[in-house]
Amino acid sequence: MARTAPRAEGMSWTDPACPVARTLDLVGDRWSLLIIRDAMDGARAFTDFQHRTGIARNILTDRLRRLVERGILDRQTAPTGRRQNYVLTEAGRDLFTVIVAARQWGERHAFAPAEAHSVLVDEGGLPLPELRPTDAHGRPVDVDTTSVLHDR
Amino acid sequence: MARTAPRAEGMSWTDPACPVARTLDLVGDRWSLLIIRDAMDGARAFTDFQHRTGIARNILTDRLRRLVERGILDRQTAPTGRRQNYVLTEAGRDLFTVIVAARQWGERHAFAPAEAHSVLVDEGGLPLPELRPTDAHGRPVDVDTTSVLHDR
DNA sequence: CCAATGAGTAGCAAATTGCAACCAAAATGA
DNA sequence: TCATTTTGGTTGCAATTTGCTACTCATTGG
Repeated sequence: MARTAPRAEGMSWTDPACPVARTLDLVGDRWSLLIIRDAMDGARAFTDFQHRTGIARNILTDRLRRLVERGILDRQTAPTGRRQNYVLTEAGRDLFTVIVAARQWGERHAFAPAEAHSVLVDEGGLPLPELRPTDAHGRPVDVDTTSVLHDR
Repeated sequence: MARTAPRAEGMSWTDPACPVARTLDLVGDRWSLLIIRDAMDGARAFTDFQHRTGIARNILTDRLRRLVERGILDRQTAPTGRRQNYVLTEAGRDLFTVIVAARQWGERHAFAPAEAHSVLVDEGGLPLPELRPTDAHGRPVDVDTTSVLHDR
């Protein structure tokens, strides 16, 4: 499978050398990651996404089109007539880690101690342990034990 | 350190029970995560952020105020006069994992094979290994070996 | 003293979002 | 069979958000 830059014709990057900025240019708007979250949770049809997110339909049309254009969703017309299915591509499925990181941060910092929230569990029904960035030798790292090399 | 819900008065959640949605409500706009990225990379003053991101100054004023309000940045007036320093709170520093996940996805999917980009390295100068969600026993998981429990 | 810098505001234009109404093809159901 | 609902949109318009340019006003630095 040949890898191409997913940038659509005419699009320009906010900060071309930064992978964080490119990711945000691709999926960093208010709705895209919620659409992707729902796709990971089984949504396929236009109306699935509409009902789960509550997004306006013209905006949903536009976001689905853009996510297809950018290689994150694949649009499949069901053999029987007119129903469209939007399914995650490999790149889309790979956003799993980003969604998990966002979910875990939200659990830690966006809920009061007693508030209920949905939980992501493995096949045994147990919650996933927390993601933890490590260095090349497996030791935990954080903001002040890492740095960004701005050249190559 | 008492934990409070960071929601400012009058704000309402897109999807109150979903930690992903709450995280996006707090930092999911076009600029906030780039501001946080720059804070992690040493930016402190208003103009640091303005030059690194290229954001409009009135929007930057607004985003910094919101991030302070939401407990992600702390605003410190330097003892000497007018200079303000914006530094990450503990919750802000904890977004490191989210930024790393976004960065690594971008590296994998938003660059053509030959394109150069900045790199995040540990104290030894080696690139961080890829984050990998696992189940409760340390086995790798992905979209189809996990599920979201929508109750509690 | 005078210029430059830091941290904003204010006013307005352009772009993006959201709402409500409309539409046509296909599936459903009485 | 034939009306109704569902699906996947489009269109027009209003409200909101963004970005640009020009202004402040208080320090610093020389």
